[in-house]
Amino acid sequence: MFEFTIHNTDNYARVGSFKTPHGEIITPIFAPVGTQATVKAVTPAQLEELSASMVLANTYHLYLRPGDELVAKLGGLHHFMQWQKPILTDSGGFQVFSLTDMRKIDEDGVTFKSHIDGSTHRLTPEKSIAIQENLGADIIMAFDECAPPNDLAYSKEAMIRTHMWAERCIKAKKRNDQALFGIVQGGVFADLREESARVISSMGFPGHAIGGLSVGESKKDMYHTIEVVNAVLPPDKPRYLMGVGTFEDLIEGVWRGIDIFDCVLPTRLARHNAAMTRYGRLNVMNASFATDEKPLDKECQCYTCQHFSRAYLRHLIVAKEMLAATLLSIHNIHTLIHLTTDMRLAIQNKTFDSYAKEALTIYRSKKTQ
RNA sequence: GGACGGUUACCCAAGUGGACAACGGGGACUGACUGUAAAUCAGUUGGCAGAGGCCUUCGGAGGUUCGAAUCCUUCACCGUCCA
Repeated sequence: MFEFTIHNTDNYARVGSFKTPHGEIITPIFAPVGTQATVKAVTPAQLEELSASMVLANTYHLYLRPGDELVAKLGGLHHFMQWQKPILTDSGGFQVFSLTDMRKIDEDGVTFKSHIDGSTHRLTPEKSIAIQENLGADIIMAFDECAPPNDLAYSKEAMIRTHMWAERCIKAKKRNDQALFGIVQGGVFADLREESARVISSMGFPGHAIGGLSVGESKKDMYHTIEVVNAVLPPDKPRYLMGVGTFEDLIEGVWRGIDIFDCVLPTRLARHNAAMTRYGRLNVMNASFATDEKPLDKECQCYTCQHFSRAYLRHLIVAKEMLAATLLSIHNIHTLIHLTTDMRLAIQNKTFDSYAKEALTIYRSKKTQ
């Protein structure tokens, strides 16, 4: 269990597999995010049809509502949300960043004011692990502190706390049917990132994550940070780039040796009326699509593109019909998952370099059909 | 035939002498979104320069005034009531 096997490599890019109690995941993988035990606007059946092989859920949100103990009583997260493939839960560390106005950090943990009703809640490494054990995901994450990326002093503090908390997470962990991943922090600062990668990878985690990226830093800083961290992280464990996301970032990430991605982007953009495609983003609400009979992407094999025109999708959006969010989510998730399968093929064929260059050129040209 | 009330930008609707190119809402248009407080948020919506600026607008015409969407006259249309 939780063995990572590398099947192919092409420079830094790799194809691997990781065994979990709910099946094997093949990497590179993109995992859609279902914070509240649902990938918004998409049914589990639709996710299956999209060949999604793992989804995320969130510790903080499910602890507040409906409560992790209730989920445990109801048979665990897989049964509760009717998803029988692997699940990864985030630890609540991201909420330290995203709910910054409603929490106080100390050395021991974080005190949150609930965004739902204002009540006070305490999250510590031990508590985060206990919640994640109640939820019962296949992969659980160390409780970390995701910090703003460009503040050196703060990044260092947050990194040190993250390391202390990582140790405590390991000690707190009781179940052995869940893989606990450690998280590297350190902002955009190469020396911090190197140190963090060294410390975290010395703790014996079965997988490692890079946190604190795609939170406002430049692309250049993000890509460079990935290189710095991956140079230190052991190659025989899966590498998870948390919260990434865009078509090009997936390519850039795999190129640098990333195996696992997750992101809210495909589902959020869908609800915000945008389509992610090989050739850039389409704001489907644009007036120019009103009479456009073409699919979002003529080469796309997803359900949405196989059946519906841009004009119809735009109509659904303008009429505020909720099917718009579903059809666009299906397309966007398909785009990213299909990209990962393409990248796997290219790695197996040892053509990843040229594949990546061509895909990025098409993407950055933003030439729609 | 008479008495009131009304006519404001794409729509609804505020504004009753100067701070009005005109509140607000809808609609329309455009952009943003990366481990989800996000079916959200931001900008534009008379024309032209596109910062201060200039020009044309508040049913039509005429008038009062230094100055009018706002006051007066008249015409047109809509509504309610009385014959």
